[in-house]
Amino acid sequence: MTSIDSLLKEPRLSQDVTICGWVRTFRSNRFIALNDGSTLNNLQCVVDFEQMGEDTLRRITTGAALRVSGTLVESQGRGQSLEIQVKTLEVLGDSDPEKYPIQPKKHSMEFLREQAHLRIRTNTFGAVMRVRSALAFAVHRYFTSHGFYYFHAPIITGSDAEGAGEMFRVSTLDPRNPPLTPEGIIDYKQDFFGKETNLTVSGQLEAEAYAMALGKVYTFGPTFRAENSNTSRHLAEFWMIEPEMAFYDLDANMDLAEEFIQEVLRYVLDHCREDLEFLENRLLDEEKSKPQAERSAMKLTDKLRFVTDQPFRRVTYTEAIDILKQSAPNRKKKFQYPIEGWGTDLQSEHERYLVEKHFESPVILFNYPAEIKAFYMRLNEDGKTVRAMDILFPGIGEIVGGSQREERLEVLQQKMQQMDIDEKELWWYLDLRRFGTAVHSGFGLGFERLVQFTTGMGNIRDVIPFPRTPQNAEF
RNA sequence: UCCUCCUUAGCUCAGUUGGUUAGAGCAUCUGACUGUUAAUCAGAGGGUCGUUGGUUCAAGUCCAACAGGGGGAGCCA
Repeated sequence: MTSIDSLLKEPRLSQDVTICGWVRTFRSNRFIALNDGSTLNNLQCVVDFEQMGEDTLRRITTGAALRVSGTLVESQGRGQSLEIQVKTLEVLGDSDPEKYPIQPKKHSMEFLREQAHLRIRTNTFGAVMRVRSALAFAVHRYFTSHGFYYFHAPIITGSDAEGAGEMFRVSTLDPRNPPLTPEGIIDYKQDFFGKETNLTVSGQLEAEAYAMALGKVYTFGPTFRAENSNTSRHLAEFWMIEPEMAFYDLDANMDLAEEFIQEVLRYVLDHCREDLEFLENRLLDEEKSKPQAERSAMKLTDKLRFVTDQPFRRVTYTEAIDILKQSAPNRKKKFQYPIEGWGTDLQSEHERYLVEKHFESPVILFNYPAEIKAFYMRLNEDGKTVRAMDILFPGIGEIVGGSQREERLEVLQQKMQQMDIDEKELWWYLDLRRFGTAVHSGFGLGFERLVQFTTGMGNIRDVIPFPRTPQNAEF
């Protein structure tokens, strides 16, 4: 048995081959478009309907699984270069055309989301998931070739001090009748771990420990947020890439993030040409039905090259506020949230203006006010800002959030006190500052947001195999 | 969680100022045709108009609540 991908790449003309796959369409009682998932391309299998039994012909329906053997020849028709002249054909699995939901026609993304177990058999989702796989490989390739070690952060965590959002509780207690303390609170001492535990919202704190021993490390694993977020860019379960580097300051951190993103995008541009081309045309089709004003100026692969071929714009928070203050939409009071002054977080509309209108480029914002950022970010000499950085991308907003970490024990303790974080919970995290502390930095990159940007998919639920969102954990 | 829009055949959608028998394309079935490319041609079957309640002589159409979904916002990756 051979994959269609390898047959098309190295065609062995006039030889007998065997392939297995699923029927996309069956035309004229003669032409089977067979797809095996190895590539976007179907291979046309031509059957002689006068020789083939009527019973078999009837069973060649959209969605059926087939094993086909025959001679690989140059196609006699237009539209494809190769085809198989079928000698034997076996229906491995029937597909009742009356009931099979995926038809050879356009389906809405919403409908396919409800058929997540079958949607992979469409061109769009096949392309997206192959690109996703290639991106994941490129991530590992980049880090291993740049001296990073892959380490596995725990999925179950005992600290809820990370402050990255609502968490999912992990417990083996009977939810209907939990043991109570004399005070009437749930007694987690009797729970499996003897304390309250949750699914991780970030592997960063653990990654810091590993960076302070192995030098450069990264995690790439599932992350869980129990936020009631209903947007096209949020999931309750998503995959996050978190590198952490000893002896890196914020500038080195930003350099790394930029080079990393550019290199993984270059990898898919080089290795997923057909899938990207398909996704690009899909977007162009979609845009035809939109009003002119909403159409995107750049094609998908142009957008990717735009990111890989030029440096990201780096701007401090303070500079960004000045730009926004003087911007036309702010002066004309077009912003829903006018720029009040220094110190508040930027709204989506502000980030979008900077990225899509002002700079027309990916933007790295850094040196944010300390009050709006997490406790572990390193305080600058001005005492007001921290060495934080966010990378903003057109269309999807924040794709990276990172910082240089506070390495000074006293400063960190003071910050934790201010933000009411229990030192006892994070004793081990403080130990890292007690024993051989050093400047170090890292960031988190939302993998699905990267896949979204790369494939041009509008909704994050369409770039992860089985999306988990509020009120939805089907499959 | 808030704002807003949507829910009509298996799928995508049309359905007029409320009016009597709810339509189209694709898919399916029957037949014809056979080098097709979302094949073509002829015919057929297929509907609790999201659910519940209300207004009205009359509701797919108007109102309310609920459910599901989309888009935007917040939270963030």
